Order: sequence, then structure tokens, then C-alpha cells
Amino acid sequence: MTSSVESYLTRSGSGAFRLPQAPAEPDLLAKYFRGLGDPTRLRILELLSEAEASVGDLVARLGLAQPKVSNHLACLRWCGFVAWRRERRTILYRLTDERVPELIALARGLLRDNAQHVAACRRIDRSC
Amino acid sequence: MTSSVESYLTRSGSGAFRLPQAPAEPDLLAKYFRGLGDPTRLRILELLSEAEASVGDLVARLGLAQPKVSNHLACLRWCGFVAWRRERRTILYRLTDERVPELIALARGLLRDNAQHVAACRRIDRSC
DNA sequence: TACTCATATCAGCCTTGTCTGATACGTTCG
DNA sequence: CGAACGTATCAGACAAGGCTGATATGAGTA
Repeated sequence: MTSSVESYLTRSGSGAFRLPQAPAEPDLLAKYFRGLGDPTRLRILELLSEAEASVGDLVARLGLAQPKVSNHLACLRWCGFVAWRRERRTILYRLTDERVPELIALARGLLRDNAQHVAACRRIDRSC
Repeated sequence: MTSSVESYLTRSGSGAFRLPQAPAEPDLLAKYFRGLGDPTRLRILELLSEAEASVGDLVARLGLAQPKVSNHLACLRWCGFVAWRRERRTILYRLTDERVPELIALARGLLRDNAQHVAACRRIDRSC
């Protein structure tokens, strides 16, 4: 029901005003940001920004369970953050777009100025 | 236990190699990205990037329940995305940093090139 | 002071997402 | 072809986060 790009992109065209910037594809964009909203995935992206790496490499360097790493890699693959190629028995992952590290760096800069806010963020029952 | 900035920022300094870019503050950064990982919050930020607005304005323009909008505003406040001031009876929210729209625009550009991936992302039981 | 308006918070329920341990798959090597 | 290796997927348990409707707070107003 919500899985088609087309159905989404035309959703807001049914008689409302057209907003200046973009009619807003907030659901997709939010999903994209959630792709970056996990520490393990960020660590994977950071490692891959240095060099191509196999799943085994990542498992060793992160010190995490292999299914966990594989699952997060699958997530990153789906969202187009990473691509892969086979080399002998191993599968090597790499970043697909150099703007991904830029995006992360920009967020990091923003975060730096209010890390206290974010860290302290403890709404009643939920975190931020 | 995990609420202190200091304890976090020194966590990775206990005898490991210092990574080139940053020792990585992935938990905080992930939390920050999750702050952007909700369509309602993105729509709020988009509206606020045009002009200061009261809660009532946002409720009307988004067509959403007031507690829902207030909750998301609280979230954005905690993470330092927005600030507020009182004007008579109403409270006016605004963006705190002009880099926030930049960040969103950059992500939007990245997304545009693989929106199909993201939209199609349907791992077995979980979304991306 | 009593009242109203604008906003914030609450509690309960439900959905989404993550982790773990086990297992399946496909490729390479003997 | 059969075994071993590297990776992906699964199922179940659990936690995080979002929504709703009701209620609390607090500044302005009569």
C-alpha cells in the first residue's frame, strides 16, 4: 500500500497548495534519516568511508555478532548507502556516494554545538 | 547511565587507536539523526524554515492533533533543532541553526538519486 | 480571583525496529 | 561431489518510539 514511489509522490497533489520548496516527500526522507539513526550503521559507514571492507572485516573491527552486522548491511543496501562486489569467497562493501560522509560530517558539526541537549534529551517515557 | 556527555565522549579513549576523522560519537549522532527520522518533525522543520510559527499555526497547517505536534516540538527542542519565545499568549517556534535546512536539503539530494531503493526497502519483517 | 485560551504532559495501547542463536544458502576448495 | 568457509536469513523475544484522548499548567483577561 505504501511501497510505491509513484503513489507517494503524487499523494500531495490532490487539491492542496503546492509548497514553495518541495511538496515534501517527508515519509521517504524520514525513512532515509532513520537509515542513519543507528550507531552500528553509522560506524559501518565510517569504516567504509576509509576503505572497502568485507563483512568479516567489519565484524572483527566492530566486535559485533555477524548476523547483526549483516542485518545492518542489508538495511544500508536497501537504502542505497552501500554497494557490494564479490571477491573470491568474500563480499566487499563500499559506499555508493561520496556525499554520504559529507552528510554525516555536516550533522556532526551541528551536533557538536548542542551535544548536551541531545544527550540530556529524556522526555518522560521516551527518548528523543 | 548513558545520559552524560562527558562519560560518552571519553569512552573510546581507553587505550584504542585514535581514528583519523573522529573517535566516533555514534550513539549521540544516531540519536540526532533519529530526531530527523519522523515525517511530522520534518514537516515542522520545513514550515519553520519559512517563518516563525506558533503551535496553533503548525497544528492548522499540518492538520494534526495538537498533542502530537507539541510532542514532536518537545523532541525538536530537546535536540536543539528549534527554540521558542513567548508572544502574548502564544509561543512562537523558530529554527536555531540555518544549517538544519542545509542538512535536510543535502539528504534530499542524496535521496533523489535512489528514492526507489528507499521506498522499496522492505526487509522481511522490518522496514529499513 | 475566577475564567479562558494556548500549550504541555500524561497513561495506555500499539507499531516499528533491534538483538540473539540457529539455520540456510552459495561459492570455493579438496 | 562433498566439505568448509563466508554471508544472509530466519523466528521469537524484547525495547524504543508514536498515537490518542484526557488532563494539567500557566499566562493573559474579565
